Amino acid sequence: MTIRDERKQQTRQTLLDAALKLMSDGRSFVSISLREVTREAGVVPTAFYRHFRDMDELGLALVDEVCLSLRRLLREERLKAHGAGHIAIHSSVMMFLLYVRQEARYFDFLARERLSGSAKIRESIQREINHFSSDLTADFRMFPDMQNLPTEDLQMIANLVINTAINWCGEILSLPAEQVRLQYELSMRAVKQLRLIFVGAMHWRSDKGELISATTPTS
Amino acid sequence: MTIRDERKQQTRQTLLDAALKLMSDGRSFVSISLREVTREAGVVPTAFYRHFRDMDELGLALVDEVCLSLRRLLREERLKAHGAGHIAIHSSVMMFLLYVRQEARYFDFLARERLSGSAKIRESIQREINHFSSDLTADFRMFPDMQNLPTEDLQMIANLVINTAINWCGEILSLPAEQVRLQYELSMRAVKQLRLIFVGAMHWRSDKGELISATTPTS
DNA sequence: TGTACATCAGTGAACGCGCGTTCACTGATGTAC
DNA sequence: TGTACATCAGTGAACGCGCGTTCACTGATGTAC
Repeated sequence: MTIRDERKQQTRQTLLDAALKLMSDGRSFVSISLREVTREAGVVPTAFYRHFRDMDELGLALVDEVCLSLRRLLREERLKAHGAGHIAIHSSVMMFLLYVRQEARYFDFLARERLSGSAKIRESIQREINHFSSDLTADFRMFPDMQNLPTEDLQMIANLVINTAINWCGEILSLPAEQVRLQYELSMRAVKQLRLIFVGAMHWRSDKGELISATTPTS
Repeated sequence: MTIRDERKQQTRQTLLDAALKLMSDGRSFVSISLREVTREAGVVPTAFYRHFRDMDELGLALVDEVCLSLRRLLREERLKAHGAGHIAIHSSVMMFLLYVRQEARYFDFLARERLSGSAKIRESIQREINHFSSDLTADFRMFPDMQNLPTEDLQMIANLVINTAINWCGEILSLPAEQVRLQYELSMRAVKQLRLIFVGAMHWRSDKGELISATTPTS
């Protein structure tokens, strides 16, 4: 790695950070121009092309960067859970939401571009989410209450958990930073939601009845 | 209502439809220009200003239009459920997802702009979602198994159900129209997810334990 | 009912602006001897 | 180690383009008498 290579990597990182910064007050990636990014990064517009073919390529690089750090975090948590032999729902959810707020720019980007980015970016994010989903499905095999369920059901539950977590991200990031009270309430609600899903999973049988009756209690 | 007013309303609707059409192949609202909309609608750019102050105002009008039709659908379903005294989960979910695919442009818009639109549009959509959430919370009071839960928990469950439904929308709309098999599988998974949530709700107690043990069954 | 004027939805030309991209360039860093 | 050339990250001028918005306009529809 020569000095020149190092400096090039620095500039590249500056461009990525500049794009995230421009998005941090609610703008979507597609609304940000190449010239804005270079202006924010302090280089001339044409320097952009030394690093990325176009804005789409920068977007994909952002997905990679953001997901890399997220994968690292989740792997650590998973190892912790395997070691302890259980999932501490409360602390896991709190840790996750704290991390989300700490890396708000990253999650803002993911949550926003997951549905509204270019086709390539959407696919790239969806691929990462599917990966997380597979990992979680595998983790479920640890739980005696769940390990006898068909894989299809485990996947269904993993999908529910991950989508729910993504929704927390969207909601907590839309709260103003100073509204600590609201953030706390949302966190408490998130803990309850995950607990409720696990309660459902513990009592889940594939042949569950169809109706939620309003007149005859089923419990 | 004069002839002139009628024609004006027609043009206004043409503009709204043009915007939705331009978004129907995955583009986000913010990436669509005023001139594109008028071009698609077959009027001159300056005619736009007879109907909307700017694109943001058109976006808010789209939210209103889309949510109005959705509210109508959900009200009918709610009356049906009240009449029958129960929620038929399977048919409710299938009906909902069929409607989502039928009105794909509308839901594409909502799902995409919910997180990535301008601040005003995001707030407007969130307000509608909160409204749906309140309605659902009220509906839960019908169920004997749930009516003794604190309001806070009912809200937590309603939030979970609605966010989950929103995720179905995002996922089913990202499937190609000809992939009927995948759409069916997603629908089946959706039915299971809603059932699982209700199973969790039936067994829900506010003082649920903390750990999902990997070694000691809790059921 | 017929006429004379008012309204106003839509037109068409024009503007200044930021955009993405091209090109030839500069000068610090890297490399071969 | 010192020198002479090669590389290439970043520069700066220039381009054509679509954009949002302004303005004065036209002519069909509405209204008052």
